[in-house]
This record gives sequence, structure tokens and C-alpha cells, in this order.
Amino acid sequence: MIVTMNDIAKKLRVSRATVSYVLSGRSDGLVSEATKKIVHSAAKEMGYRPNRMAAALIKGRTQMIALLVHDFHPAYYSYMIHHVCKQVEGTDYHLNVAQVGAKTSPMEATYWPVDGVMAFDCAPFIDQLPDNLLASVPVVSFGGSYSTKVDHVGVDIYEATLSVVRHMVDIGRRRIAYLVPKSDCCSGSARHDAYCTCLREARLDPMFVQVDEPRTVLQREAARNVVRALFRGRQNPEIDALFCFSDEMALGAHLALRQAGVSIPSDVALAGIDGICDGEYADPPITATRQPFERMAETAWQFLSRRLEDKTLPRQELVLVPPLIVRGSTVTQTLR
Amino acid sequence: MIVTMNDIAKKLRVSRATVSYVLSGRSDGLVSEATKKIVHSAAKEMGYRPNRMAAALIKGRTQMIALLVHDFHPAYYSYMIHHVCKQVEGTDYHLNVAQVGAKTSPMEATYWPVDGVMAFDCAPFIDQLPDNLLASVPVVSFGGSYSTKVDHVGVDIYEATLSVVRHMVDIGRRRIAYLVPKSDCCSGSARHDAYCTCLREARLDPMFVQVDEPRTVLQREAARNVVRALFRGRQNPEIDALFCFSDEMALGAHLALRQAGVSIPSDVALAGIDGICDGEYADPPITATRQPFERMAETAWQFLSRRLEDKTLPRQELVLVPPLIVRGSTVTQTLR
DNA sequence: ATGAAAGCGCTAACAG
DNA sequence: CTGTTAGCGCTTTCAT
Repeated sequence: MIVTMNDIAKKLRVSRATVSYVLSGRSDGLVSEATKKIVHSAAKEMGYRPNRMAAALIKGRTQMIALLVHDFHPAYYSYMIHHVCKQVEGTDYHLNVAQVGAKTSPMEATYWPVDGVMAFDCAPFIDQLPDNLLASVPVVSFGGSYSTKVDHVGVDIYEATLSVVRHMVDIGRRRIAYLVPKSDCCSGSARHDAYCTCLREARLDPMFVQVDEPRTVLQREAARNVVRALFRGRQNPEIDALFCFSDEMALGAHLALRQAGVSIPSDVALAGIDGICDGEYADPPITATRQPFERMAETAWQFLSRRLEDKTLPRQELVLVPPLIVRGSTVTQTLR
Repeated sequence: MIVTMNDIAKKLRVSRATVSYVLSGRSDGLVSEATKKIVHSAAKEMGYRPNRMAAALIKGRTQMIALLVHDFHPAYYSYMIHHVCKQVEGTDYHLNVAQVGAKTSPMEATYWPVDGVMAFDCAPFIDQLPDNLLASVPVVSFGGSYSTKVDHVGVDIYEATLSVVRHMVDIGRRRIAYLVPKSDCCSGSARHDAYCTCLREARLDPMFVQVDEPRTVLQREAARNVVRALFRGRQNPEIDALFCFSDEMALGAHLALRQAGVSIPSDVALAGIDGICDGEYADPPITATRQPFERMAETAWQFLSRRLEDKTLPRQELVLVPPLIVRGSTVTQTLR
């Protein structure tokens, strides 16, 4: 049923080695043109498909790169996956996108032996990895949550947050709340610390609007519900700006505010972090810092491919500060 | 550097077989509790990681399932990936999400030997697969574009389109245009045919608004540009309804219409196909048929796991008709 | 209860 | 130019 090199060799009455040479393209001058042709056509005709496992086993390299993410769905992740794919596409490597998280244990995510790992937004996971693994397989960590133990392309979320919150102060807001998943509402979290710092500088009081849902998939809906509850009835919480943990949450808040009859930005200014394009399509479009998706994907892959060629390279590091994109959710703009 | 079973066996002065039995959990009464403990602790201590390639090679099964998609990014795909992941999570199988498309040849997508293939929205790709592959590895095709050559969970796009366009007729629209990627504007395409049929029934003239961009990633932006151009100046095309190929395109049209000062739905009613949640967050929210994502993922996985256990099963087939979700983009609604 | 041995499909010396 | 051979790391009879 399944055709192997042996089958081809037997049928053609040549040795396995010859077939191997031809089919793997290492036959430079070793094998006659005639045999080459015969082997190729036999392989095609018999429907031969190389067993990569066997090749990988002996070569010690799988040509496989694992891209580790928390999830596939929210646009923030799928953007990044998309861009990383574009980088790896056309190289000799194959991308294996795998989820890490609560249900998928770290070890399972790297279930397959891979030549390299690209870990997006999951520093804790990297830090959890056993040292011998870290030593034996190149890892590049990238995203807002990056590990400094390995090559990394980071995003400075602290600075990003500063620029968003300062922008809110600059446009005259005084009651700036922070819409945040409960699990991230603690010092040590870059957004939290930057938010607090910024408000302290401006002599304003922090206000936390906490959302229960930590799972990124439902962040938008969860944020919407919390903000809806907040503005329900006449208990207007006297908020005039809402800084959101993510654009997903900003989108949820956006809908809740509109439905509560709250005007954006005149009543409440809204801004997020990420810069997924959905924010641009909202009305008014949402102010946010924009993750340099392409740049990150490109650099992360560059770091990894270099490392793949030379394991002794010194640590490669880059930290980017995402630019603030001011849109209609904080500043009244005329439509273009 | 890399620890193998041999290393453990040598260190412990037992045979490889013993180690194998213990580590793969097949040691029911074969190996003494004492040895078991010793082996386990040695493995842990030495940082042993099983080489799945070797196991797969000998067992002839990789425990790997390929999920084939065109792209990761637009929400329509990432939803599905998300849901398929949830299905496979917790089973003995591992999901390998791979892209098929222009750049990634079909054969490369199944580069790794997998135990099964789940092909989302890519019937042409399945039909292109060599027969011997189709015979040797179970494939389930699902989505709007499904192959009837193999097990499949289809979505009846023709019916879906009928329900959307009929809805537009029902609410009194008479100039119903179809916003469509150029490549899909031909008879044979389910949406196209259903749209034409429906308009013929209602004695209306079809109007095609063609978008150049076939690549799904940029559909939204491309749709936006086309619609913007359409409504630019005072050349109002006398359209009172716009049926969109996808929700992505509907979202683009939505923004363009708003920015052109066209009121939705009073001037132009808007509807799409897919039912991605972003459509719900638009203002007004977008009417669309809703792909039964969860149901499809669940059934597709069910079909595949059954097939994995019994290759002789008769063809498994299911075709779903997605329900029409009427929202504010076609019918004026009060906010909830 | 444990070990020896064969072999999964392929690659890469090395001989001829 | 082609064939022989020795494994890659693991599983799995079959002996012991």
C-alpha cells in the first residue's frame, strides 16, 4: 500500500542507496542521467512519498519549527501566526503551530522534535522549560511577554501603556479607569505599573474595572458585560476615559458604551493596546498602540535562522516600542 | 546531550526493553514496582524526552492530525481552528495546523506523515490529492467548500445565500447588489447561482460589484475601497441592498458606507455570509447566516476518529444549513 | 520479571 | 557509477 524506497529499488533492480541519492537530489555526478530519469519516473508512477520520520531520525534534524501560541482565535494571535507563516514559507522549514496553555502542557506542545521554537507571548512557558531542552533546541521568544533567557524580540508594553495613558491625560481626562482581567491587576504587570505610574505623575486616582475572564477568546464579550453593568441605570461611574488591557476588550467596551448611550470620545475616551485592525473598523475607530507585527515576525525568524546555523552566537535581543495610533475614540476627528 | 532510552538503560544496567515498557506505560505486571520507580526517576533526572519520530517510525502511526486551512488570519478561519483544537485537545492525537494555497503546494502541506487529515474549506485541494494518498490516510473535508469524495461535513452555501437574499427581497429591497471577489463571480459558484436564482424569482436585475482581491487576508480592505469608490461623489449607484460574499467583505463595506454618509439599513441594507462575531460588534450589527462552527468541528472530528478506528466504514456525510441571523444592518432594531 | 534481537524507512560512509 | 553496510531511537515478539 505505502510505497517505500525499497519497493522502488527492488522493482528497478538497483540499490536503495541509488534511489535515495536520486530522490533526495544528492546525486550530483554520482548517478547516471539515465538511472535518474528511471528512478524519478518510477517514484512518480508508484506514488512514492518519502517518509520524513525516517529521514529525520537519521539526520537528527526534522526541518520543523514549532510556533507556540496561547490560542488561534483572537485577531492579535492570528495576525502574528499569519506573519510568521509568511516568513517561514519558502524556506526549507515547516511550521507547526501549537497551543500552549492550561490544557496543553508545555511538554506536549513540543511533543514533536523540532529544530527550533518560536514562542509568541509566552515567557512563563519558556522559563518553565527544562534547561536541557533550552540548551538543545534554539528558542526565540517574542511578543509582549518575552523571556530574556533566550533570543528575543520584545515589545515594551510598559512604554506602550505610558504613551496611551499619557495621551489620555494630555487630552484633559481626569477620571481614567483601567479595564483589566482580574489576573493581571497586580503590580509586576507592565500595564498595571505603567498605568499607576502615569496616574501618580498626574496626581490622579487609579480606578480598576476588573473583568473575570482570563481566557483571551471571551475577553471581548466579558469586557462588554462588565462595562454594560458599570453604566447600567444611572450609576454613571464618573469615568471620562477607559484604558483597556487589549483591543479585544476595548472592542467589547466600545459596544457596551454605545449601547448605553455613552458618547465616544466626548463622554468617555477609549483606548487599547495591540492595534488589531478590527479597532480601525469600529466607529469611532479605536486609539491604540500598534504592535509591529511584521517587524516582529521578521526579526524573530531572522534570529532563529541565524541561531539554527550557529548555536554559539551571542544572545540576540531587540525590544520595540509600539507607536501610539491616535484615532477617533480619544480625539474627535473628521472622517477621511 | 540528548538523552535516549539507551542512556537510561545503560546507567541503570537494565535492558532497553524494560525502560521502554516502563516509560510507555505498558508495564502492566511485567516490570516490578521497584524497577519502575527507578526508571521513572532516572528518566526525570536525566531529562529524558522520548523521540516521537522513532516511535512513529516503528508503530506506523504518528498520532498526528493535519488541519489544512487557507490561512490563519481572518476570523472565519481562526474560529474554526480554535474549535477544532478544542476537539482534538485531550485526545491522544496532536494537531498540526498547516496552510495550503498558492505558495504552499498540497504535497508540502502533508509533508509529515499524519494519521488523518481535516481539510477546512478546501475541496479543490482534496480533489487534487493523489488517490493512493486518499486511500492510505483518512481525510475529512468540511466547511463551505467540501469534497464529496471523502467523509465530509458541509455547509450549504447555496441555501444560506438564498435565505440572505430572500430576506432582502422580503424587506422590500429592489436594487440588490452582490459584492464579490472577481474570481468567484461566475456560475458554478454557490453564492453566485443562488443570488441569480433568487433575483430572477423576484424579477429583479442582478448587479455585481466585483472586488479584485482574492486573498482572504485583504478582503476587508479591498471591499472597503471598492465600495468607497462606488459611492464616491454623487454617483450613487442606486443600490438599496448589498449582499456580501463574506462577513469580512461586509465589514469593509460597512465602514465605507458609513464614511460615505450612507445610512444602514435605511439607505442600503447590508448582509453577509459567515457570522463571525465581529459582525455583531459593528454598528449596526450585520445580518448574516451563521456558520455552525462548533457543530462542524465536533462532527468533523467525530467522523475522523471513527474512520481512524475503522477504515472500512461507509462514507460519512452531513450537510448543514446555516441559520439566518437578522440584525440591524437589514432591519431597524432597538438596542437591547 | 527481564534481556536479546529484529526491524520501521531512510541516509551516508565506504567499497567495489 | 552502483552496491553494501551500519545505524538513527524506539517497539515488540520471543526466549530466558
